[in-house]
Order: sequence, then C-alpha cells, then structure tokens
Amino acid sequence: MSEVTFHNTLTRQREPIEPTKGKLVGMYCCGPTVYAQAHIGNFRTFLSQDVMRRTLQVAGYKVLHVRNLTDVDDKTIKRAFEEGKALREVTEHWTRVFHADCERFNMLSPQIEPKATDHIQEQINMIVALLEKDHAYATEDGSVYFRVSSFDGYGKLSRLKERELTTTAADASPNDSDEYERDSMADFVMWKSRKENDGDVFWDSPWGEGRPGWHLECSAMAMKYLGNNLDIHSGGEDLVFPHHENEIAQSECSCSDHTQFFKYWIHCAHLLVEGGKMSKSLNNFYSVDDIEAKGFTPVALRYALTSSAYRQTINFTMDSLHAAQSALVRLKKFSDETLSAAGLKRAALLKAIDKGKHSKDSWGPLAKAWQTLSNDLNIAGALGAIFTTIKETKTTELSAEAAQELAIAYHKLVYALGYDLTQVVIEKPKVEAPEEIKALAQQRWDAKQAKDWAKADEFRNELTSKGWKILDSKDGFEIELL
RNA sequence: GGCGUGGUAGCCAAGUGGUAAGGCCGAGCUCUGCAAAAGCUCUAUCGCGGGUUCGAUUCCCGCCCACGCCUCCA
Repeated sequence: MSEVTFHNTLTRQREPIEPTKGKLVGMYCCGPTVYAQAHIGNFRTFLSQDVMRRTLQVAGYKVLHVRNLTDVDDKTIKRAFEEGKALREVTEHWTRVFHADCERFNMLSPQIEPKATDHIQEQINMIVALLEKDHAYATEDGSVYFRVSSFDGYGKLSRLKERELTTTAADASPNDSDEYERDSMADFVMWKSRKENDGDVFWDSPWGEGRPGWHLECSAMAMKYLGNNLDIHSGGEDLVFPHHENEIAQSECSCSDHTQFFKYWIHCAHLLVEGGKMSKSLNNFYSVDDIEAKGFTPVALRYALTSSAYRQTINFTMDSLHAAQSALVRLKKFSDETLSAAGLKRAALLKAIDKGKHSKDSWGPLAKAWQTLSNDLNIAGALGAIFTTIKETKTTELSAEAAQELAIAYHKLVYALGYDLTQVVIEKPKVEAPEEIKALAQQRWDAKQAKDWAKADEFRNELTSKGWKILDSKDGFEIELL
C-alpha cells in the first residue's frame, strides 16, 4: 500500500492518510441540496472527492464513501411551494438529475447516500443527548439551539474563537424569529420550530412540530454510517465555517467520550467563471447540460474542473475546455497505443483496477506521476509527468512485458483521474456528403491523379467555400465537414 | 476589523535553496503537388523593494495588487 497524503484543514498540514481501522477509509462528503440542477462549481468539489476516492483505491485502500442528500431545507421547501408540488416530488426529481449528471462525469457512486428526511429520528436523538448534557437549550417557540460556549473546542477547525459578534449582532435582523431568542449570537439552531411557510413540511419532536437545522443531518448520518471509521470529511471551502465547525461541536459533545469527529478535513476551493464569481445574473451559472450544449463532453468538463490543485481557486473558461479537449485526445491516443501493444482491452483492464487487482503492480516510468498524484492530489503535476512519459515512450519498441506494465500503470492513473476516454472522440464523426459535393470531390481527385494541380486546387477551394474539406490518403480521399 | 489564499511565459498551470514540468494556442521545420494528420523544434529568470546565503523564483521582512470566508452557498 502506498502512501497518500492530503492537506488537513484541521491541522493546516499535509498528512499521510492513516485510517482508524485497517485499510478501510471512511469518507463522508457533504452532498447536494436537491432543489435544482447542480452547477459546475458543485461538481468541482464532487469531482475532486471522486479523484480522492479513486486515488485511495488505487493506493490499495478500501473506501467506504458516504455522501448525503439534503432534501429538506429552506430552498427545497421554497421550490416545492413555488411549483405547488410535494417536497418529496421535487427532491426526488432533482436527485435523479444529479445521479444522471454524476454518471455522465464517470463518478463512482457512494456506497451509501442517506437522505436527511430518512434520518429525522437520529437527529432528534442527538438533540436529546445534547440537551441532557446541557450543550443545548430549547426556546419558548419550540426551537433548540446549540450552546457554543459549552464547547471549548469550538473554532478549532476554522480558527475562529467564538464568532466575532459585535458586528454581526448589529447587522442581524431583530425580526427574524430564528435569531432573537438565542442566548448568544454564536449559538446555532438544531431544531427549527414549525413556521407558516414550511407548509406541510414538519415532524413531531419532544419540542413540538418542526424540522431539523441544516448542520445536524450531516452529524447524525456520518455518525450512523461511519461511527467507527471517522476518517475523512470533505466539502467545499465555504463549509469550513459554520457548517463543519458546527458539525464538530454537535457531534463531539453528543458522544459520551467526546470522540474526535473525523481526523482529516479536506476542503475544495471554489471556482470563478471567466474571471468572475458565478452568478445567475451574469449568465455564467453553468450546469453540465449547458456545457454539453456548447459542444463539450462531460469528460472534457471533468478535465477542466480537476486539472489544477483542488485547494486553489480556479478560473473556469471556455479556453480551458478547448485545452482539455485537446489534451484528452493525446491521453486517449496513448491509451489506445499501450492497450494494443499490451494486447489488453480498456474496459476489462479498468474493471480489474477497480477491483484492486493491480494495486501492487509496479509503476515503471509512471512512478513520478503516481507519486505526484498521491501527494495531496497534485493532478496538474501528475498530468505533467504523464505527458512527459507519453512524449518519451515509443510503445511500438517495447517488449511485451514492458508494454503490459506500462498499459497497466497508465490505466491505473486514468482510473484514478476518472477520465472516461470512451467519450473522447479522436476522429470526427462521419457525415454523409450530398451527391453534389461527392461529385466535386471526385472531380478534384481525378484532376489530382492527372496532376493538374491548378484544377485540383480550384475544386478544393470550391469545396471549402461550400463548407467541406477533403482529406487525402494514399489511394483515396475522405470528405468531412469543415 | 478578524481569518485565509494567491501573484510563474499569449492563456492555463506544476515545482524547487543552485539559474524553471506540462497542457493549450501560436510560429518554424520535416512529411505531403497543395492541404489535413503526424513528428520535431522554439517562446518565462518566477509582482515590487530590502535582508539572510557562496547562491533565492523558492527562506525572512516590508510594500503593491487580486481574491475568498466571516450571512444561504460546493
């Protein structure tokens, strides 16, 4: 098993991953809120987590991946109300869309994908435990808050002591009933009492009807499914505070022994679009569909979203998609070359890698690429090393043994990076040319055979002006759309 | 105000105390009658000013610039 390191937000250091138990890594990712199609910014994070998981697998670990679905919150309720539909109907629709998008991106599915609404009882149980230990208090309207001052560790992730309250308190709206009953502005809500605009979205609880607060679901579900494997917890950088800070507070206080709630906290930076923040008003709020409509494949988008450091803000541009597309063609070609030199089939090889069959095989000339990738997921560096190897390797001159080693090592990297190379089109799709064009092309060919270059060029120009191009080969020609 | 990140070639982007990977684009060459494809080659002294050092883009200090979080947000 080779070493994999990640930057841990908790310690601000790059650390080798050492699972709590054996070689099973528990990995919890904060998933989507299913009220609309996820945008490319969401996917930048989910894709980074996918590469994280794949890299761990290639390194020889087993990964138990849990990613929740937030299917009750202000936004989902609002959406359901606007559409006059049941909450569940809305969230189930967007969940299906999310899954379809994930598949297009060639993302591995989490083994467990729990929904907030399926774990109301677990969340209530946590609140009960926290109330008993005086880490929480109920207010008169039937809401329950976490008492931040009761937890010394509060702020250890985000490095904020208690929140800077002087400014925020002044800004806080006194009319917001969620706010004014709190003992301290720093306290956060775990149970929200039922409000008028919640419609029929509420559950019974010891404090009356209401619904869980946002931070609680992740705590409850992570503890339920990964209680013994609290290794990696990951999400977007915006979640460091307050979401993850609050998760830690609730979770650690709810355990009798204050068990550490996850060892490794990994956060992905956001992305900019064409230099600016993504926003609906700027019309740069893209989904996978939008990018595909512009003629790019999901794998090109995947490449563009993951080819630089995950902890670094990236600027997503159409240029980066073009670059991705070209780079992928080279990766695909080399994949084809190594496979044919080794006499292996891509699908079968990737499947074997997925099952961990080649985890001990040697990296050969790609050792540097792997070492770079497994060092805090330096994808850009790994790609650099891969392209260098591609440039330096003549697959036709390899021995059968070396070809096999190379093909396996190369595809382990392809697997870790998660590129679905079958989506990469090397040859333009053939389009049947109309008779008129075919005739012109034939005339050009005849002129060429007669070595009447001037005439041949005339025909070529005419074809070009009509939007077609001719590709000559030794003993024939092909017609393609320009 | 508090916490944090970054400034490397036309664009994107790794990395290192000893004069800088890679990708895209562009240019040139080879090959083709031409073209396409392919292959080869070429393009930076690392924001600015100091300091430490035999030597810094890489360490330290100051400055400038850009950006993020502190409120729902991947």
